[in-house]
Amino acid sequence: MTHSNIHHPAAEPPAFSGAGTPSRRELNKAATRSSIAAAALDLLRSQGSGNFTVEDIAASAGVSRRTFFNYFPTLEAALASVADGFMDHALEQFRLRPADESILESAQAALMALADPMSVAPMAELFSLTQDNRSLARSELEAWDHCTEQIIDAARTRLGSGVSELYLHALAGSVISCGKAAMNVWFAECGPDLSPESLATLRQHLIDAMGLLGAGFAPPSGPSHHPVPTSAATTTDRF
Amino acid sequence: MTHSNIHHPAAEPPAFSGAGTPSRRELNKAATRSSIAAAALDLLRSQGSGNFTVEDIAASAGVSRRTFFNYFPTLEAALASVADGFMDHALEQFRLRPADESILESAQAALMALADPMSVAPMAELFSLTQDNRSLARSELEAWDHCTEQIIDAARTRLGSGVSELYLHALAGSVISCGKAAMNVWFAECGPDLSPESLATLRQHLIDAMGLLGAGFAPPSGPSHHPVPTSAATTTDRF
DNA sequence: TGCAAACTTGCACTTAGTGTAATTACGTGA
DNA sequence: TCACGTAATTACACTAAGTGCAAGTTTGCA
Repeated sequence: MTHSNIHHPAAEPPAFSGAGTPSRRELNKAATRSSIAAAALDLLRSQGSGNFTVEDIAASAGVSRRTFFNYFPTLEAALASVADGFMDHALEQFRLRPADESILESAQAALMALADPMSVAPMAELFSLTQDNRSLARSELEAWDHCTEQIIDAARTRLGSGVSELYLHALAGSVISCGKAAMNVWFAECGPDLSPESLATLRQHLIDAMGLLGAGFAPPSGPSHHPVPTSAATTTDRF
Repeated sequence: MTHSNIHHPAAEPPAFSGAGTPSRRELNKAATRSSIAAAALDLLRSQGSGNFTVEDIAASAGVSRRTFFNYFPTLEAALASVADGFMDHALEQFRLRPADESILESAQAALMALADPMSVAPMAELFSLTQDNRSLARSELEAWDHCTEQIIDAARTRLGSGVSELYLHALAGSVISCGKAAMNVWFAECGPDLSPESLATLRQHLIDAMGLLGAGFAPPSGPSHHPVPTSAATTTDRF
């Protein structure tokens, strides 16, 4: 998500945070930012959601309360930055796909790249830690929504401006919904388990969900629960 | 959404708020509740989002600040109750559909029922008033999400517990996404305009979105902008 | 080295949200 | 219609979120 409304610190000069010149100042800011986020995540782990304050985070990150708010608009935002990283990564993958590929295929490929331990781990943890907290869940929804918008933009660019906005919005929204569905179902089944088998399940769910979408959710003839353990056959054909 | 965690007022005795005995007390509560919501909406209209406080709402509704919080957990929730009403209505329509109809068809029919002035008006207004406000937008996302969950439940009931959870989640999520897409695009095109033509556009968008979904978003061969004004032909076939 | 801009901090202030206990209004049974 | 119990409203006090402002400190650059 990369919250663009940092107050004092986010100066205008470097404006584009592209890979130009990561000046000393920018490095410091990035370090501070991630140390705050890390502190927040630590506290979430150790205290449980809702049992610590912004002041705690700031103290634990070695900055003042005020500085915390210079970097993140809310406590949730600090935690959401984890999810943001996850989704930014996915978006990046998406944009890297060849332009002549179908959106659905690109999306599947992009989501696929996320089903490796390094990427999902923080997200999965956030998921589990977040479950019982209302406003954290909200932030997560926001992250998905932001992601949808990015996909709309990317798809519009790719398909040219001739496509209807409705098509773009509906498609992007559905794709994201399916990604979300896959993750939710996966998490419900496997919890925070990151074993290879668990990740294989996640991957399979992502594939299946995109398959369903590409097939217009035809008949509920789908696998009657987990696909029979002989997985990996139920899928990719079509679209 | 029908927030179920009202603090003091929501007593246990009547428990099920079904159409049993709307006792005097319950009527009073309902009245208070909606007068608070109305006051909130009025202030949103007159002051613009972010320019009034809970205290203002309470004063304007003739209750104490504390009573406000007895009815709604946050300021946003008071406004969201409008969206909740809208969506509850949609859900109700959905559940009324014959059980042997496809989910997509039911969803379309249910959404259809909302494209009449009485139902959309408040929602459309909320939409326009809400546009620039971060936390109100969040509440709206939450409302959609809640709606998704309801659809999952309804669909699970309808399709029997044999269907995979992934199917249910992906389908429900996509349906809602398409509904959301239709409303967003409609609003972007027509603003808070509630004229018959505008509503016809909304209806058409809902139909089109569901059509796209049922067709697996086949090729971007869709209408290249508003469907040519000879609308109402681009659609419903398929699924 | 020295200066300007960027970053951090402390402080003061408004508002959100919650617990609690006192007060008032309502519904019921006699 | 009166009194009694319960549900709803309110006042009050308190914690924590979030923001503006005016210092201070650090960093980049000449």
